[in-house]
Amino acid sequence: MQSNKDAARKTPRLDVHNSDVPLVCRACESRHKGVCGSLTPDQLVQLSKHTTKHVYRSQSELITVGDDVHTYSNILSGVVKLTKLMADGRQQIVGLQFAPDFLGRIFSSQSSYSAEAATDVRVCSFPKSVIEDLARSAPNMEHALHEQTLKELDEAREWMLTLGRKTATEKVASFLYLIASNIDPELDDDEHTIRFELPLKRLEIADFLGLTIETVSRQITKLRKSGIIELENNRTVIVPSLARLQGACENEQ
Amino acid sequence: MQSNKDAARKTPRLDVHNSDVPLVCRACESRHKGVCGSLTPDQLVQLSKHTTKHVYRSQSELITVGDDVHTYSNILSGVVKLTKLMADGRQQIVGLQFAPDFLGRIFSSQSSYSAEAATDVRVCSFPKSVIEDLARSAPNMEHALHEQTLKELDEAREWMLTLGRKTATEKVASFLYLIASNIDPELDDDEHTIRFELPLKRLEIADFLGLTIETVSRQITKLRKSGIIELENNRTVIVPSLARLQGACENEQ
DNA sequence: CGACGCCTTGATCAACTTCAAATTTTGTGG
DNA sequence: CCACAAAATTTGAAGTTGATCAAGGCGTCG
Repeated sequence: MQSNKDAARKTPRLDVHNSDVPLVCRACESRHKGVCGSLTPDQLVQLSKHTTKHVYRSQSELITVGDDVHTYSNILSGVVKLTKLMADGRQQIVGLQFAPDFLGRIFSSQSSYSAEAATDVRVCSFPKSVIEDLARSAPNMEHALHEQTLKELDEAREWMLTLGRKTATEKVASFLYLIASNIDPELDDDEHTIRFELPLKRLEIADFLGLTIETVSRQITKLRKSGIIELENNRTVIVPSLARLQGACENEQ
Repeated sequence: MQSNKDAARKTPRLDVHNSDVPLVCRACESRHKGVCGSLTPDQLVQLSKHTTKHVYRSQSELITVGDDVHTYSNILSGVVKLTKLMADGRQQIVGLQFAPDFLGRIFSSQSSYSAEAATDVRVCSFPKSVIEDLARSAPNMEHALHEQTLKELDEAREWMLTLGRKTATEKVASFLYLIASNIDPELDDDEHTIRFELPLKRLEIADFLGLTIETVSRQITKLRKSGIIELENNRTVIVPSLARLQGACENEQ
C-alpha cells in the first residue's frame, strides 16, 4: 500500500542511536512505525516535549462522542474500538485500531464516535495543538496523517462490503481473518498453524459484524465443527490453515 | 465540519475576475469549492495546463478495479458510485460522490473498487503525476485532499452504522435523506416541501443498502403509504417534511 | 459456596430473501 | 404518435436466515 513514492518524501531515516532522537522515543516500539516513523529527529524532539504515556484499562473510554478532544494518541499496544451508538441503544463498531495506529479525528474538535479500549491499551499522547501545528508546518507530518486516514478509509469500505453483503458465517470468518492479520500471532512449528487471542468478547464481535451475540456464538461453533478453527478457550483461537479461513470469508455456494 | 482553523491555511481567496486565474477555471462551478477552492492562482495555472473535461454517460466506468489509474478527477456534475464486487457477483456500493468531490485514490496506483457513473457525469480530469507533484510540493493541496479523505471516512463510518444496525425501512429512509441532503433540491413555495430526482435505480439502491431490489421497492411503498414521501414517478421523490423523513432514519420502536 | 459475567444451546418468531409473475415505464422504429 | 419490445419496478407467496426469548453451563472472584 505504501509506495516508493513515499520514500522520496521521507527524510532519510537516522540511526536509532543518533543522539538527536529524544529519549522517550529512542526505546519506543513505534519509533519507526506509523506516524512517528516519518518524522525527522527535530520533529520528534518538538513532539516529545509534550508527550505523555498512558495506560487505559480494558473497556475504558479514550474518546467520548460529543466531548471536546484535546489530545491525539499513538497506540503502543492493545486494541481500540471505535463505536457509534443509536438513540435506542443499538451499537456498531465502525473501526478497530491496532498499534501503531494513530488515534483521533484530526482537524475536528468533536468526534462522531467514541473510542474505547477493547483490551488494555498503552498510548503515547500529544496535545491537539502540537500535532496540528506540526501538521500545518511540516508537510511530511500531514502526509503521514493523510496516509493513515487513507488506510482507515480503505478498511472502512472493505468492511462495508462485509456488513452489507456477507452471510453470518462469512462475517465471523472475516473477523477472525482480520484479527489474525493484525495481531502478531504465534506461528506454530508447523508454520501454517497460527494462534492468537481474540481482543473482543462475543458481544463486541456482534457489534462489529452487525449480528447478535447468539448468532456469533453459533457461527463460531459452526467454524469449529467444520475444522476451520479450533478453540483453546473462549478467547484463544487456533487457525490450522489461514488459506481455508480466507476461503470461508467468501464462500461460493 | 470545516473549521476556522483551515481558513488560516488557505491563501486568501482572490476575486474571480483576477486575471491570474486560468480561463478554464474562471467559469468553473467548482472553482471555489472542493479541492480547487483551496488552491492559489499559481497552482490553478499549473493544474489547468493539463486539465481535460469529460462527460461520462450513465453506467459507464470511470475507474475499474485492478486497472492502473492515471488520472484524478473533480466531479462537476452528476453522481458517481464506488462499488465493490465479490467473486460470486454480490455487489456493494461503498460510497457515493457528488459535485464537487474529488475522485480517485491518491497515492495508490490501483483502486480496490470501481467507480461508475450513476447518472451522466461531467468531470475535470488531471494526470495523476501533476496532482501528486502538486500534493508533494504544496502543503495546502495535500491538506485539501486530506480534508476530502477525512470527509469520506466520516461518511463511510456513518454508513457502516446504517448497514450493520438499521432495519430495511430505516435504511431506505436514510438513503433518501442522504440524497435529499446532497442533491440540490427544489424547494417548494411551502418551504418545507422538497423535491428531487433519485440518482440511483432500485437495484443500485439495494446494492448501497445491502438489501434486495424487492425489499427496497416494498420499503419505498411503505414510506409512501405512511405519507413520509410522495412519488411523482419512479425517480422523482417529494418530501413533505424533512424532519419526518429524518425521524424515519432511526425509529424508536 | 454462591453470585456474577460470559458464552452456548434450543425453540420459536419475524424480517428479509427468493422465486414467480404481473404491471408500469422507457426506448425504438415505423 | 402509436406499436411493440425491453427494462425497470411492483406485488404476491413461500422459504431461509438470523433475531428473539429462554434456559443452562462454565469459569472466576468475593
